[in-house]
Formats: sequence, structure tokens, C-alpha cells
Amino acid sequence: MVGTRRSLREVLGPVRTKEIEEAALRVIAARGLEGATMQAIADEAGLAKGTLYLYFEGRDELLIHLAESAFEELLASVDAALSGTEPARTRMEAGIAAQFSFFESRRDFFRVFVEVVHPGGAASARRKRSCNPLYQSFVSRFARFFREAHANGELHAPLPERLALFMAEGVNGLILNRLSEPNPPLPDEEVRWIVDSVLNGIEIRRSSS
Amino acid sequence: MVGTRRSLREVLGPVRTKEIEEAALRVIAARGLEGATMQAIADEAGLAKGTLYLYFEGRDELLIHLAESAFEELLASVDAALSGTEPARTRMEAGIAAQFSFFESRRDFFRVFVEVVHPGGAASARRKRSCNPLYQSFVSRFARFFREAHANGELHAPLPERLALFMAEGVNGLILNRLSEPNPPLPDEEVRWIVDSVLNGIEIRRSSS
Amino acid sequence: MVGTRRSLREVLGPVRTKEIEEAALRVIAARGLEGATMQAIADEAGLAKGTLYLYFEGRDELLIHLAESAFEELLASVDAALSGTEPARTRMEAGIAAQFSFFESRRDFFRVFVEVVHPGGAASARRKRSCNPLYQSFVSRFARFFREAHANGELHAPLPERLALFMAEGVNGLILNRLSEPNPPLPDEEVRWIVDSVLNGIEIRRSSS
Amino acid sequence: MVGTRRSLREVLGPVRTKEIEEAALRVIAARGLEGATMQAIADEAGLAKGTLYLYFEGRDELLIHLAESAFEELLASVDAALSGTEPARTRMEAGIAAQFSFFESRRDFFRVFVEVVHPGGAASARRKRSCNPLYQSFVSRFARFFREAHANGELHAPLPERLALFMAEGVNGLILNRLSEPNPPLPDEEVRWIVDSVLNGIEIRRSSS
DNA sequence: AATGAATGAGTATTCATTCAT
DNA sequence: TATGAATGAATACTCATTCAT
Repeated sequence: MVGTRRSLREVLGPVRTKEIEEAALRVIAARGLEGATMQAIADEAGLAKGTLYLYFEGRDELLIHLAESAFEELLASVDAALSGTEPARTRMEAGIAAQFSFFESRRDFFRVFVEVVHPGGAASARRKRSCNPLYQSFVSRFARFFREAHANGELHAPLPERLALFMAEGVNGLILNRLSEPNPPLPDEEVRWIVDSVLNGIEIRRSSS
Repeated sequence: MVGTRRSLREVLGPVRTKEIEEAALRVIAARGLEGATMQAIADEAGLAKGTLYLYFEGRDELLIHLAESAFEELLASVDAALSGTEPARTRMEAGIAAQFSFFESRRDFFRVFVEVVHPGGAASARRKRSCNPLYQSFVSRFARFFREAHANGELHAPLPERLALFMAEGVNGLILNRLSEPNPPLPDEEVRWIVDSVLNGIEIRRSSS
Repeated sequence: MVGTRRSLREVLGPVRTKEIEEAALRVIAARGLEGATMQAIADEAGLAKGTLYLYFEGRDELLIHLAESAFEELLASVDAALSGTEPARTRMEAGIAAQFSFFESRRDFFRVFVEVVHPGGAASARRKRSCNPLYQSFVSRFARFFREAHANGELHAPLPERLALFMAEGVNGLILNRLSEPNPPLPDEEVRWIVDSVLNGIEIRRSSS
Repeated sequence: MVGTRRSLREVLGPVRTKEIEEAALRVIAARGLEGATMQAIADEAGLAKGTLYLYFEGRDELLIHLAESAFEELLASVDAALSGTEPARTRMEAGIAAQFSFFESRRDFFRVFVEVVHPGGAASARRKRSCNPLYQSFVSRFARFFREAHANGELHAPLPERLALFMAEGVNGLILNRLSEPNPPLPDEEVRWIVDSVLNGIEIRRSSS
């Protein structure tokens, strides 16, 4: 009995936490990051404003936690995509496709991601810099992939970290752009085109016959 | 003499405008975009709050003007770099180097750039969406370059706009990253590496003997 | 008990609203409409500035609500006075006495009344013009009275709306004047004198013997 | 020569003063009293903001002076109308007609009149109470008229000051109302109706057969 | 005498956070 | 645990007034 009670509490906490996070996500989707006031989140969650502070220290912590939760998903799906025994090209396509689908399915969260992630961005005075590691760990997945493929002799990637960052940001730019495009191409096509361009290069080499 | 007097006054306007812009830039550098309150900018400029409103209609206009001023410089230098008769590789290196040096010399402004430019970002509700064209015109310089090089047979760039965006964002990512690196490589090296990677591709093609 | 608690909360809203309105009234009395800043009202109410916004959407809404609340009282008492079966003279005296006592007991609010009511007044750009109907409905009570008395053959009032307005403003002028008079006559005397003058006329008609 | 110079100065002062007052009047007409900022008045007058302070101590003094100037006109025309040897009814009609035409020809100024004149009105904290006398002197013209007509045996006006005030305000109410009427009657008709009502009274007296 | 750049106190309003219930 | 009333610091913006030129 006592055990039941205790576990109820222990279970309720994470549940409420999740509810609040999801409410916050919906609010951000609808009204932007700036419009995501504590009141708006509380309303959306069907809770009182003060209750939010029982589960999060404050607004900043809530947003950071939001980003972290989302990132865990992203990392998991990128990891799954990049690992395996297929050729590097195949895995790279899968990894970037994962990046695409993550942000496409949460396009509204994308802005939070961008803002929370870029260190020193807008509200950085308040927000802890510690959000950065999130992005680092995302990028570093690709970096590891490049490093291994380089070691394998599959890819020529002597600067895997930089390459990973370059790719990640370039892809993000494309995804962001898609948000404002009326009829963007299918994600898969875009992924294939990116990977193809980067792997093959875009320079036309004249055959010295 | 009278002419001198008059010109003094006429000159003061642009000077103050510039002073304020520079103060704003410094504040943004130190405290982020959100921390760039009118009071903080006025303090930094050694002026009274109200004085700012003699030169700018309001905060939004000031920030937009800031971005525009900077962009004009960027566009001019990118244009100069990309035009010419040298081979595509050379010009591309020059163009990206221009992008590098622009942001390296104004690294603090980078954030404004990013935020003002990305439509829908944090404070976008207030800001006019019209800032977007700034970024568009920057990217479109590279797009045009790719389109022409594609027509020339110098590059394989069937989707020049997307490629330009991908490159621009990728490069921005690298620049941004440099801000937090203790000892970043020389910009020129980094530029060469990027261009090389993109032009040649990173896949190692086995000779089919 | 639980019911008591709940009703406590539900009761607090109107109470606070009333408190704020009364504080606002006091401030207006002491410092004029323009001096009735949100800060001043909050101070007078013993509340924080922000609290005011929990009960009123903003300054304009507060002032309008103030006027409306007061008007409802006025209308009710004028209605009661003008209706009935007594002779027109008696009811008219009662109606004007109601107008008198309303403004005498709230002399400080009089200014709000005047300003809020007169369309196009000072701060009218902000305020919705819709306040006007308040005054209209007050005047129209007298207009109806005159119209009916005219139909009855009790009074000669072929232009009841104009007459009502003329009377209302004339009486207001007298009330306003009383505010600065050291020893104004008793309201009742003044009312009788007004009604007498208007009903009998002031011209001395010589008997044509 | 010296004399000429000096007189130039002496003449310029009043001229500028007049120019500024007229500019102020135009601004008030167009933008309301609250919109009559020093800048707006200066622009309208084709002068610099600072110049206004050479002719008026400040905004309040300017507005008061404005009211005073206008009142002098009003008083003169009312005086002319009320004096004479015609019967009281005729002179009273002329006096009220003067009041009508004054405000009809300066309808935009009417609001200033109302606000500046009513002691304790909106901005009264700043404005000196001394504006009141303006209104007093206007009203007192009618008061004197009633007193004399009472003494003459032409009118029954035992309380001439109150009657004058009552009439003045009542008439003002009608004028003000005309501002928002689409097709107000001719002023002369309205004047005749008012005077007739007040002189004859509106009560229908049954003949005691 | 005339200017207009500079000032800064003052305004309404927002919202993260606290705490008594 | 949950509430939501209360808070007050912070923000953008206005405008009467001053004063060096």
C-alpha cells in the first residue's frame, strides 16, 4: 500500500514533466519561442502557472530540458542510421535522412533548436551555455562516422569534425529553407542530391585523354 | 565659413547614426541581441535614450538598419570576389574567403545576422519579415556563380540555389564554430579545405583496374 | 466549508475590481484625469502596478469601466425619478435632483464624466468613441420624459432631445460651478429654481388690461 | 534709425506671438489638444521648437494665452450683442447667436475652450487655475444682462449669475452636440428656439375658466 | 534672434517568479 | 500537490524643456 503510494508519486513526476514539455512544444509551434510564456504553457497543459515550478526550476530550465529530450531522440535515430555495415554512402544518406525527418516532423521546434543550440544567441544571458554540448554530441556522431570511414579508406575526410559541422549546418540550412518553400522536393531526393554532391564533388574533371 | 557650419550639421547626422550603430554592435557583442536594450545602447553610445529615437524610428528599425549596413559591405565584397575570369575554383575560394573575413572581422555581429536573417526567429513577430531578402541576396550571389559555372561546364551544379544555400550555411557553421575554438586554423587554410572538399568530393573512388 | 473557500475566491475578484475603481476615483479627484497614472492608482489601492492588469485590460478599459459603473447608478436613479404618475413638474424636479445628488456625491468623478463623455476630448484618440452612448442614454431619459409630457399636454416641448440636452448641460454647469463656490445654496433650492425658471419662463408678460 | 530698429523688434514680438498662436490653433484643429505637441506647433509655424520658448514660457502658457486671445474676441462680440436699447429678447438672441457663431467658426477650438476653461480639468495639475476667470468673464456678461433686465422689469431673473451659467452651459451643450449632428438646424433657428423656450417657459398653463 | 540636437523623467504594459492558501 | 493572485523589475517609446552654436 505504502509502496503503491510512493510509486504513484514517483510515476506522476515524470508524467507531469512530459505533459508540460509537450504542452510547451505545442505552444512554441503555435506562437513562437517568444510567445511561449509560462502562462501560455500552463494553460496549454491545463495546469496552474505555479505548478510548472514544481517540475522545472524556471523557464530556462524548461526550455533546455525540452531541447535535451528532443536531442536524445535525434541522437538515437542518427546513431542507428550511421552504424551498420553498409557502404559509407548508404549510411550517410540514412544519417542525413534522419536529420531531415527529425526536423521536418518538428519543424516548429527547429527554431528552439537553433536558438538554444547556438551559444551566445539571443537570450543567452539567461540561458546556461551548457546547451551547446547537445549540438556537439549531434555533430560528433557524424564526425565519428567520417573518422571511421576515413580510416576504412571509404572516404577522404582528414578533418572529420569540421566536415561534420559543415555538413550539419549546410543540411540545416536546407531544411530551414524548406520551411518557406511552397513545394519543396521530397526529402529523399534532397538527401540523395546532397550526399551525391559531397561524395562525388561538383567539379567537372576533364579527362586528359 | 557659413558653408562649413552647415556642412558640420549635415555631417553630424550620419556620424551619430554610425556611432549608434557601432555602440549597438558592441552591446550585442557583449550581451546578446536580447540584451541590446535601447537603454544599454544609449549608455554605450554615451547618449540619452531619447536621442536614439532622433536617428532611428525604434528598436526594430535600428537592428534592421544594422543588418542592412553590414550586408551591403558583405555583398560588395562577395560580388567582387566571385566575378572575374579566373577559374571557378579560384573565384569560389575568394568568395568564401570574403564570407569568412566579413564574419571574422565582425564576429559579434554574426548573431544579429543569424537572427535577423532567419525568418521566424525569436523576436520576429515584431520585426518585419522583409529582412529575409538580405540573406536571399547574399545566397543568390553564390547561386548565380554556380549557375554560370554550370553553364560553362566548369562545375556540375544542377541545383545552384540549393547548393549555394547549403554552402553558405555550412560555411557559417564553421565560422560560428571558430568563435568558440581556442586555436582555429588560418581562415585561408579552412577556405581551401572547404572548396577542395566540395569540388573534388570526399569519396574515394577505387580504380577499377 | 469548502464552499466558503471557493466563494471567497470568487468574491475577491469583484472586490478588487471595486477597490481599484475606488482608488482610481480618489486619484482622479486628487490629481486629475491626466494625473491618474497606473502607478498612482496602484499606489492608492495599495497594490502593485501589475496587479491592475489582472483586473483591467489596460488604462483605457479601467477608465471606461469607471464611467460605465457610475452611469449605471445615475441612469437607475434618474429613471426612478422621472417615472411615476405625479405631475411633470414634480417628476422633473426629482430627475434633476437625482442628477444633482449623483454628481454632488461624486463630485470628483465629474471630470471623468465630462471628459470621457464628450467625444473628441483630449485623450480621445486612444479611447474608444463608444463611451458617448453613455451620455446619450442619460440625456435620452430626459428626452423621453419631455416627449411624453409634450404628448400629455403637460409641457410644450416640440424638440425634446434638444431640450433634454440643453437642460442636462445647463444643470451640469451649475453643479460644476458649485464645486468652486464657497457656500452654494442647498441643492433642493437650486433644483426648484431651475425647474421653475424653465417651466414658467423668465419673461415678464405685462397684462394687457 | 535706432528708433526704427527698436520698433522692428517691438513689432516682431507680437507678430510672432500671433503666428504661433494661429499655428497652434491649426494643429489643435487637426490633431486634438493632446496631439498639439510643441514640435507639431513649431512645424506648423515654420519655426524651430526652441523658438517657441522665446515667446511663451512653456506649453501651458501658450495654451492659456490661446484661450485668452480667443476669449477677448468672444467677449467683444457678446458685449456688442447684449448692449443696446432693443428689448431684452432681441438682445438675448443676439448674444446667444454670438456665442453660437464664435464656436461654430472655431469648432475645433471648442475643445480647448472646454478643457482649459473648466477648472481642475485633465491637465490641471500643471495648468494654472487662473484660466477660470476667462469663463467667468464670459458668463458674467450674460449675468449683467440678466441683472439689468431684471431691474428693468423686462425679465424675472432674481439669480442672474446662476441663470447666466445655466444658459451658457446649456447653449454650449447644444453647440457641442451640433458637431456630431449630420444636419443640424440653422443656428438662427436654434437660437430663437432656445430664447423662446427660456423666456416663455415650457409649461402649458391651463386657463382657469 | 533662432536653431534643433540632446536630454531624461515619465508612461503603459509584460511576464517570470513567489508564496499564502 | 496544486493553485493563481500578487509582485515589480524591465522595456520601448514620448515629449516638454534646455542650451551650445
